[in-house]
Amino acid sequence: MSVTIKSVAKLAGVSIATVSRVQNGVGTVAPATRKKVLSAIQQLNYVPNRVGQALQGRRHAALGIVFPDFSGPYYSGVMLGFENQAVTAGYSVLVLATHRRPESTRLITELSSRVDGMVIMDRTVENQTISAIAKSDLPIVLLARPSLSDIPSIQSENEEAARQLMYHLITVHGYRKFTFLGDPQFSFDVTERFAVVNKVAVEFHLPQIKLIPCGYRQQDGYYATQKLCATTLPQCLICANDEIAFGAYQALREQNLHIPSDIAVTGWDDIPTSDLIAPPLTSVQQPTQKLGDLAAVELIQMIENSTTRATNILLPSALVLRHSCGCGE
Amino acid sequence: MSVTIKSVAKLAGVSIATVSRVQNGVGTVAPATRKKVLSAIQQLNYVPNRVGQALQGRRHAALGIVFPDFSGPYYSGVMLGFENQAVTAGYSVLVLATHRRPESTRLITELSSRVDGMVIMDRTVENQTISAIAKSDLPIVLLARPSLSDIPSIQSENEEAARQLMYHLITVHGYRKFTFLGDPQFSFDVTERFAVVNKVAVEFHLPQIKLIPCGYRQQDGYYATQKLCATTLPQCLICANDEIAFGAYQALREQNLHIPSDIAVTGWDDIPTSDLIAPPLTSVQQPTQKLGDLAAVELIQMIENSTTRATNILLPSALVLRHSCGCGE
DNA sequence: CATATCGTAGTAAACGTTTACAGCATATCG
DNA sequence: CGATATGCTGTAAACGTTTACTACGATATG
Repeated sequence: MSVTIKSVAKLAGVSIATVSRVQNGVGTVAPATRKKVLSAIQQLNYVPNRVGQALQGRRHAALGIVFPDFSGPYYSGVMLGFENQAVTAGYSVLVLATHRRPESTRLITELSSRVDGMVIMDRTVENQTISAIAKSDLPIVLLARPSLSDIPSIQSENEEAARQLMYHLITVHGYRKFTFLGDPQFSFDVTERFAVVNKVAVEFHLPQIKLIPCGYRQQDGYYATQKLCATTLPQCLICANDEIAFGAYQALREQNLHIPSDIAVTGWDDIPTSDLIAPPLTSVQQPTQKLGDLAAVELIQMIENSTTRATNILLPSALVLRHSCGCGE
Repeated sequence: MSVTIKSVAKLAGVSIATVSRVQNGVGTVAPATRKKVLSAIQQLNYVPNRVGQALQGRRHAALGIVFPDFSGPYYSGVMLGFENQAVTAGYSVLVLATHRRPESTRLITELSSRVDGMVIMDRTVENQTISAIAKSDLPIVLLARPSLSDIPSIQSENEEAARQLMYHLITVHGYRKFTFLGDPQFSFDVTERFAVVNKVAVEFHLPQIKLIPCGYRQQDGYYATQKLCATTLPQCLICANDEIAFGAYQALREQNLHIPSDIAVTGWDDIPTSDLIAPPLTSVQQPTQKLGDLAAVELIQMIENSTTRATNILLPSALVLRHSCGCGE
């Protein structure tokens, strides 16, 4: 069987309380006893059972992170940053992807009973559920999701970047007919981006921007673009993320359409391969890893100092001009 | 405070045992009582505390997965498949990336006390540690790692694929001078690939294959290729994964070297963007998502049927010929 | 009518920890 | 030397569950 505090106590010839004291370095224990216990711990390779500790009310030493999904470089970037910070600070990581599952609420509630705090990303669950969990005093950080009452949030900047992108496309390249690929319902970020894109179009008296709702993976962009090709093409395709843009590349290439001379394409996220594809993709750089990183730091801060700083952090994005928008060719 | 089985019992006017019985649908409880309890559960929004359940020895309802690292499409593919299967079967997912940390052993041992089973990937931890955990009767599945005593393993096929790749490069394109980019020490898969590549070189009496050890991210491939460019170039660059190959593309482009006429390049993994970059990358397709998927299924099988099938699954890989090796241009 | 059986529900122990409290030596001090 | 303080360690309760066991009343059976 597994080695518990009892086995150690037995081997060392002391009570379990003494073992616990040695293990945690609290209380007073005679040097000779300490030595005996330490040797027993070493000998048996004892590691305290986290479940026991957690139940006792101390801490789970675990952080949760809730994703809407888990494909693509954006999420794995966030994950990477989060996991790294968490483990460095001594926490395990529990991950949950909701995939729009109907039982998401239950899953998240359950998750909340096995962590010391959690990060909730984007459109994974309703405000109501979040409030309920927050009310039970579990530290929560919102990621890529607008702040809710006094729960801190971390988001990347969208408005300014979307505005810059549109100004560039309109004033530098003179495009007037746009199509937007992506589903504003899918994420708060995309909602914001689409809203700003529309607003700028109105400012410039452009024709209404056509929206083709599609998922956020390469193949979704591929199919959506195929569909688009059956109609009259816009001058520029604004994709909600780089992967959709990649799918668009595929579909356009099959139609022998040249980017950007036949149609311009832009992405969002600036994932690592975006400057390697042909032509290099104009995109908006987001600090994905930094997002996860900061979320973890903020959460740990809340847990360990039990301070709610109610911060709303907005991480800057940066427009990255390459060739797919019509630049530099 | 949080709602426990006690609160429910109190509200329903019964003992906690009865609540537990209703909740789990075991034992006999009168219809009228059941109704009272169910109503109380609903009213309070009671969800059993997993920690309590776990401590009681029932189950954690959680699966662990240990990665060496967590960047790139390969790992997130595995993760995606694993998480999906796990959650569908009612398990939470705990993830740990070891990053060659020295405390990895402790972290994994600790992880093992909070899950019902775990998947251990590649070079994350020593055999000794794995054996120790397996001895405590925790179900384990090895992934991208050779089988160990009677612990089941899931790997993707390397030998046959590597042989096919080499035969193609030698007999079709006539290359004789190769350089291998990647670190065989880093992963079992890469070790195998490099070994076979060497073996084939010997069979064909080719000059010894030069190895440039490098990490597995795009930037690692970039720097390694820069270094390579300072020496005499081989005819073909075999990269341990696609991301390294992407980095090589970058570096070669900066030197104004054309792929494949100046130098051929091959990758491994066939990540989604590999047929989008210019020129499309010749690679070896691996069923990443399927790997994670199967690992979860196998693990859950072991947990729920407590059967050790000692299977060693080998998933087929497929050579994908595109232009970067010299084909089709 | 006495007894066995059965349905129902409560009591208490167990899981692995931590920690308040008590108790017992030993040392310190008057 | 007696009283008190101090250092050390053990006992037991608590955390939230599940479940073996027990108990009780009602019903069935002889």
